[in-house]
Amino acid sequence: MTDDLLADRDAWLNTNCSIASALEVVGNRSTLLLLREASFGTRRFDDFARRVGVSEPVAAARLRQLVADGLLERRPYREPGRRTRDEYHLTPKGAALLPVLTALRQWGDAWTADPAGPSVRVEHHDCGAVVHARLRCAAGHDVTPGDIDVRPGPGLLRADPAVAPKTP
Amino acid sequence: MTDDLLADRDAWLNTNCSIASALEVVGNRSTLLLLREASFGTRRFDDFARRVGVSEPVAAARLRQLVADGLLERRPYREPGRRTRDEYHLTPKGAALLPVLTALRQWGDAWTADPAGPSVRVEHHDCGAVVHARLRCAAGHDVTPGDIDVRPGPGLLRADPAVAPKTP
DNA sequence: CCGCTGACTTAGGATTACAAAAGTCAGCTG
DNA sequence: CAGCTGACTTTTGTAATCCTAAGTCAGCGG
Repeated sequence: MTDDLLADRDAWLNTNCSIASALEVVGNRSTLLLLREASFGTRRFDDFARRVGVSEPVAAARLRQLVADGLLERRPYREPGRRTRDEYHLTPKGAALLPVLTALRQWGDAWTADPAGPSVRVEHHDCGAVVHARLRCAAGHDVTPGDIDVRPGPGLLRADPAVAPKTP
Repeated sequence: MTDDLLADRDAWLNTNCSIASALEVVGNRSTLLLLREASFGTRRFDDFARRVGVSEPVAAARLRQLVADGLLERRPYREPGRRTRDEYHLTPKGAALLPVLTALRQWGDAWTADPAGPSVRVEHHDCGAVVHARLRCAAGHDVTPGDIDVRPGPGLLRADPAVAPKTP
């Protein structure tokens, strides 16, 4: 898919990789599963722990980190006859991970074949059709994995500054 | 985004979640970074280790697991005057993760703000426009994170079999 | 057949992730 | 103001993950 473009790939420093920095935040199993639950509408501590299948200490630590990272926010709520508590809501930053979760689910459905079919169906609210993550270019074309070129971007740090892409 | 639909979310067993099973395969940092490199065209052992920034034992273990899981395959190659060796190529199953990597990169670009901008630009080969991961429904509509309904799917295992979705 | 090289493996140790079980704590109810 | 409850925290212990440093090993070139 990409060959000679990457001949000097070693000159690109990986310290500035967006995938790596995204994985700093969501790069472990329980974090992504907690976000799955949040996107499904789960909001309370013990629901998160039980539905994700994780112990309470882990749920507490991960939720705290997700709040610190700005993917979830705590909001007070009050059930009648109960004390005030906080629930966890997705922020825009957290909701923006939905394409990642969707792409993962789609891949799991397609390749980790469970003969019974997917256990969850995500629908477009307006029309009821199934939602997928798709690759598309800014010109509006559908893109397949083989149709891609990778090039240095503006934020690239190069081992050799002389050949860095123009930064006006 | 989804409320009453999920009132009985606890009746859904999570043992059959596609996201969880996808994360069994790619749910750690180094695996996804190795796949990033593979999608950028890296094929040789020490290039993987160096570019991902991971030690040799870890690279060996992860690459072996990726081959066992069918995301990479080994192919013999021979440089003139050198012995035959194997390189690692993406299989269709591995290449199918490109939407996941793209969605992650896009999120990292948008939210883990590096003021210099993204370090990599992924272009559509045919037209040069930037490639994004987008949510779209089967009817062709663009979908935003707020436009989504989650429903039980055909493969759902329920705590109460009486209310399981029809499985003909 | 000796040495070089790329691709690993082995050994040892640090760090992180996780579970189970028990304890804490705030504040509403009675 | 005692008890209950949801939401944690603490403790203890195990397993996974990762690092560095030092081997091993196959086979081609000399």
